[in-house]
Amino acid sequence: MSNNNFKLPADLPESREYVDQSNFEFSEYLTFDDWLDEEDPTSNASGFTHHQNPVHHQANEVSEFGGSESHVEGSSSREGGSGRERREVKERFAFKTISEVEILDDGFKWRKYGKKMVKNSPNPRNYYRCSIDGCPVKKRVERDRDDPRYVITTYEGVHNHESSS
DNA sequence: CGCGTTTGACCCGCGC
DNA sequence: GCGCGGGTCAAACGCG
Repeated sequence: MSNNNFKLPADLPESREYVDQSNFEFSEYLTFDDWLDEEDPTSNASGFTHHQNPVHHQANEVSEFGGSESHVEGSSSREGGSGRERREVKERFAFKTISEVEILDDGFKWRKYGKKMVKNSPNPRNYYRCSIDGCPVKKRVERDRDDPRYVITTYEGVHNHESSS
């Protein structure tokens, strides 16, 4: 790992310049809503028209939505089994980039906590989490089914600590 | 020795 | 009510 020369900033989307000057051929940001339309109900067969929306356009504008709803979770104690903590998503940000590796080092330490295969796609989805204690930040990396050379990185939450790098 | 990674199983939410 | 999908956690192993 870490054999990549990519250097992404903490959570500032404006840092796209970093990516741009990197080995990437092209980089762009897109919101969840944009590529969310490709979601299929149940039956994906029947000629899926996924991605009818050309995300290749210059979607440089970053829109961090989500709303800061810091809902207090009343996790009194560790109930064994039922009653898992229900946490609301604070911020979600995803951007697509062309890169050989999907592990882009943004200056933070990420620990892989799961891998899942995406249906309708031979590409697996990797789930990463911040190794820093108290960091609720999660990262999801997935390859574009349309263009395997494209890597979609989705960041969820905000860092609780200062970027170490 | 520490921790990051890996794979499988389990759980939850929702759809039908 | 059950099934499907997606997501998460856990244990073990390997590597640094």
